[in-house]
Amino acid sequence: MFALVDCNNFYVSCERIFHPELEGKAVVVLSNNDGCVVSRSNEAKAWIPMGAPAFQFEEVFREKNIEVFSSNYALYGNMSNRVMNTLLSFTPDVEFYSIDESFLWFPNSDMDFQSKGIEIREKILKHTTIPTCVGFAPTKTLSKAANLIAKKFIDQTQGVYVIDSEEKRIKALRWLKVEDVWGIGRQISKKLKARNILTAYDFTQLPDSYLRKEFSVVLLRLKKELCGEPCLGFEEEVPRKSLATTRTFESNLGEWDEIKERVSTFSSSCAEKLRKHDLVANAVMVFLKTNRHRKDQGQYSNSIVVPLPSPTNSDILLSKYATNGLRQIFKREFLYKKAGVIMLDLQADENLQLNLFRPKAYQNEDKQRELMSVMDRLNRKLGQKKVKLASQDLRRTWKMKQEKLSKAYLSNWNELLEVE
DNA sequence: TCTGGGGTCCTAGGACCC
DNA sequence: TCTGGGGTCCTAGGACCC
Repeated sequence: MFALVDCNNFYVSCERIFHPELEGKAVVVLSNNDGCVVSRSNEAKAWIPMGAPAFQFEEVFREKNIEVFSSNYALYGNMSNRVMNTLLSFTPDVEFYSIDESFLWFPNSDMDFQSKGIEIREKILKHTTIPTCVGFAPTKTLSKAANLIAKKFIDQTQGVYVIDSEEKRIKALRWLKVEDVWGIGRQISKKLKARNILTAYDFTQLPDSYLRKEFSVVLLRLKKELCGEPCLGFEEEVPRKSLATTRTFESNLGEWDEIKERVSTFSSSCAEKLRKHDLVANAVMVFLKTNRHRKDQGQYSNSIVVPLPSPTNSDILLSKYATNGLRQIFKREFLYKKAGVIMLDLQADENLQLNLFRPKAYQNEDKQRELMSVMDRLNRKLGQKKVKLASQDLRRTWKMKQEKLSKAYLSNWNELLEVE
């Protein structure tokens, strides 16, 4: 059996840890730049839709007395680790699926899963105060559905639901709307609903050949998963394939110098992440876009992949190749709202294959390595990215909008909780 | 005026090979 | 007038997830 353990309203729950007075009150957490609502307490769900642009709902926040926070990823990441560590005390087979949910794998199928689920919930609550829900089922997709049921009917289920019989499986599928199936998003549910496929059960009645022809092998697999035939296995930790730094700008940017500076900074940030994970990249992708919400302005969006002559994680080289790429897609006549740099084709630094014919930019590669490691040490010690490339904004005029940021209670000595 | 960021997987089509 | 068959690899774009 798989168990899916999912934290309830995770970011909001994290904020409540250090603001217990917000228990039972409406709370929301915003995305980067304080742009959209990305987490809502149950009380806030009545007033605020998921993904709501914050600026459109300021009045509602005020009128309904809704507490608003900027995203505090240092806090959420730390709490996520604590939750995941608690899960490891139940089984070593834990797959960390996202910041707030994990799959657990139990090979023994004649356990009392209901009690096990309650035990898991209670232990996480005791260790972290984070409320969770647990869904058990023989496939991952069904465990997702079970989790949804546990959450929707939390009073009856005590936050745990087990699909362990044909009867319960059918009952769950008849209840589950097709758009709420894990793996069916907006486009596909629209197409399905147009054909009068409304529930997960309806979906499982479609013939294999039809799914294969009209959709893809992905949906065929999904059907099998919902029918109880596992197609998705327990995943050991897989090496990651890409890594990115992308941002929406606070205002529209048109100047080459400004955008070049952003791209250089994004490259630098990617390079740092690569070194942190002992990885090197074989290619970098750069993209930029205009503001798609401004219909009155000209629209343009483009990206380019720049292959690297030899894999690297040096700020200097990555910034150089990324800005070279940018130069090829930048057009003067537009105003830009977003740009990003993506590291592609990653590999472990220790497996590095050197290039016999290294280009000029790589000639002092060894020195660059030393330089980067000194830079990382200094920045770790001094904080706040004190040492940067000259191509970056040295006066640090760029700052994310984070007007409602809570403290880094768990990762900064200067921001520890004070108790009177 | 203000609208997030970071991932994965699959497919179709083009370029290439013999 | 008639112009093959069978492959691989790469990429862009689109779908999905949290």
